Amino acid sequence: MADLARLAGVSVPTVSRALRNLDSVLPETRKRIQQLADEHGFVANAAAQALRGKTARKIAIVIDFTSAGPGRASPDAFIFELLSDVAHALTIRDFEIALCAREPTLERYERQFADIGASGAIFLGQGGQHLLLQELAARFPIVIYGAALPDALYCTVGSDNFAGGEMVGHEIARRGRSHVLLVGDPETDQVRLRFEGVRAGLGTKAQVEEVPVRGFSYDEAHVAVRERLRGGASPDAIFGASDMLAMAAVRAAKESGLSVPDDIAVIGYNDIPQALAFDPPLTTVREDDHRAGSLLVEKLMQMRDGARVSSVRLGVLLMSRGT
Amino acid sequence: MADLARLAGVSVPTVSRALRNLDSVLPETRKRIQQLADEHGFVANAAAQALRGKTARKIAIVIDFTSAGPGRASPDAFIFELLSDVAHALTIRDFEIALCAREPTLERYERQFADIGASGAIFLGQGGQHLLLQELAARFPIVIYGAALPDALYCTVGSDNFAGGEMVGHEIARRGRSHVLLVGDPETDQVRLRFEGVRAGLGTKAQVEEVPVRGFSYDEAHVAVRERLRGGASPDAIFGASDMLAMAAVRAAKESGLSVPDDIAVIGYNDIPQALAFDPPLTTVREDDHRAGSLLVEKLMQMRDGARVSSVRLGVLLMSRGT
DNA sequence: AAAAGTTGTGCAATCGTTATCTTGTATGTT
DNA sequence: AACATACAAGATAACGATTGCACAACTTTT
Repeated sequence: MADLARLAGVSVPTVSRALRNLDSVLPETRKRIQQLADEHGFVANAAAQALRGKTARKIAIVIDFTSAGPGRASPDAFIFELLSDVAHALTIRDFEIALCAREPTLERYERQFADIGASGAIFLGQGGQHLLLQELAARFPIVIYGAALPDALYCTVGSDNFAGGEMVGHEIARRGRSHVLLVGDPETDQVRLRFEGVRAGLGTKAQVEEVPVRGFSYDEAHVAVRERLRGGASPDAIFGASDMLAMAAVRAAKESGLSVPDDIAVIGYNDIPQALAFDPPLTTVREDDHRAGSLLVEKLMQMRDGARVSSVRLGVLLMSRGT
Repeated sequence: MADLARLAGVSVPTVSRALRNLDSVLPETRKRIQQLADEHGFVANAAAQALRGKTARKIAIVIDFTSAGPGRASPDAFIFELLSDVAHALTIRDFEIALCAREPTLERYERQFADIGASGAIFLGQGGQHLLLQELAARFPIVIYGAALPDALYCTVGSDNFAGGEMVGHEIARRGRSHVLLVGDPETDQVRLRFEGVRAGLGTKAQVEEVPVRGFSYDEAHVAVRERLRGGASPDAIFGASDMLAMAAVRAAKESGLSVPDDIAVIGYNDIPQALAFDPPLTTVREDDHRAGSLLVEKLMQMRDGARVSSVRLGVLLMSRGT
């Protein structure tokens, strides 16, 4: 930048101001400097800018990769649908995207965001860090895709998990089924709400059993459901907290000689593209990920501008298909 | 870092040296400082390190989101598997990750990488930019997941697409089928190689038809294959250039009253998790995405260190399953 | 016992950019 | 003509870490 300043016959700060289009520089000088910068392919050093504390057009996206590693499961497929939508919404707004992993403490998050110079963060899933996020939200602009917890101080965007669960419960009841397996990680806030919804939708007569699975692991769900079916349980319906879990349940049911949906109904959640490709097409609860993605970004933008924003619960739709 | 120095009763430079494990610090002091840093969740400011040391620990990951938008298709599911692996490999090496969209020109890429201060880039797919990448590689450290093109000057990691295709060809021939539909985007380098492999594996007697589809769109493939089947073509095997395309083909075949695999065999590529969940389980070519992910990162690290690196073609495996 | 080597630590300068303060000049007011 | 006001641009001091060099405290050698 010093070279550029010499070339333009001005001081370094002036070049800095000119490149950032501040109106404290004579328009004609500004233009001259910008043109010079273009010619010489000059780009301001990002590290220095970050160090100096420039309010960057950069957003951190936090995904839980902790389960990742050799022989591990990737995050649930739906997260990637969402990532793709959020990334698109940020890109067209000319924001940089920093992909971050889940951190264990408040300090680590703060430090990391400061480090990379992000001016906001989008969490794709609470990852069971509700309390931590409560505190973080007070100090840094964040929006979270996930469950709308009643005491949340942070802004969430997500489907109405309880209502979605309720629809599933009604559907199962409507089909005259009454012995239900709930497959998923009960420690995940969204999943817990969905389960509660299903119970509420079913009413009190139904018999409900949970099949706990860590995270959204297809393999684990597959094994767990198979064991449960072999273990004498004879449910006539299964709810998978995500489509992948539901697919695992279908597989386990078929291996146990059950026919889907005649002997046993299976319903998933999210309506990922593969749900329709499944055979028979998976009955599932559709979430509008496109809308969720752009809303997450929109909310964060408002927050950056200092506005107070409220959480959004998006409507859901039961797609009754083949299972 | 100043706080830490005060806490440890040493100077700032000593803390810096201790955290980087330099042996110029008394091992016992070093340990004490590291422990203190851990307790307080201290992480050195990356921007400052980059500024002083000129070695930014930041890598750009380029994904083609251009097709993204309302009512659009996301990138192929396999790309996300890969992203997850690459992100994991970078995170454990303590690198920052910047997610970037595909750009149309060389200058735009250079500008963007300089802008965000990345010290290398990983492309998840060539995206048909072979020539552009040739030039870019000469000026900036990049590795590419994709096809190993014979004249490539850049470093690629990917499956042996031709060999994978050949296996598919052999399998189809082994099953006594001879009229094959090739579904996929022939302008994608990897897909082109797979198609060539299939033709080679089939031999000259077989009748082969291409069903061109832009990108990896499930819907487009579904419609295209259905139209083709209705249009009088009566193939007895279909190769989908990705698992999602194969699933679309299965759907189309069933809708046309064909039974899979008796009337028509369907084979995919990638072995995404959903392939096994599919019913019947999808016959497909397995790529080792975990290994590809860590190799991509490894190669880039070597390149950053100034080493010359060669491309890698990973072996593939035909998973003959239900289709 | 003095000189020479080792070793661990502190000091000060540095990376490139930007916020703040200051200076100088042109413009407008009385 | 004298003074206040606006405005553009320069000077300076951070931001948080790293690095060469100097220095002190010990060991070892002669």
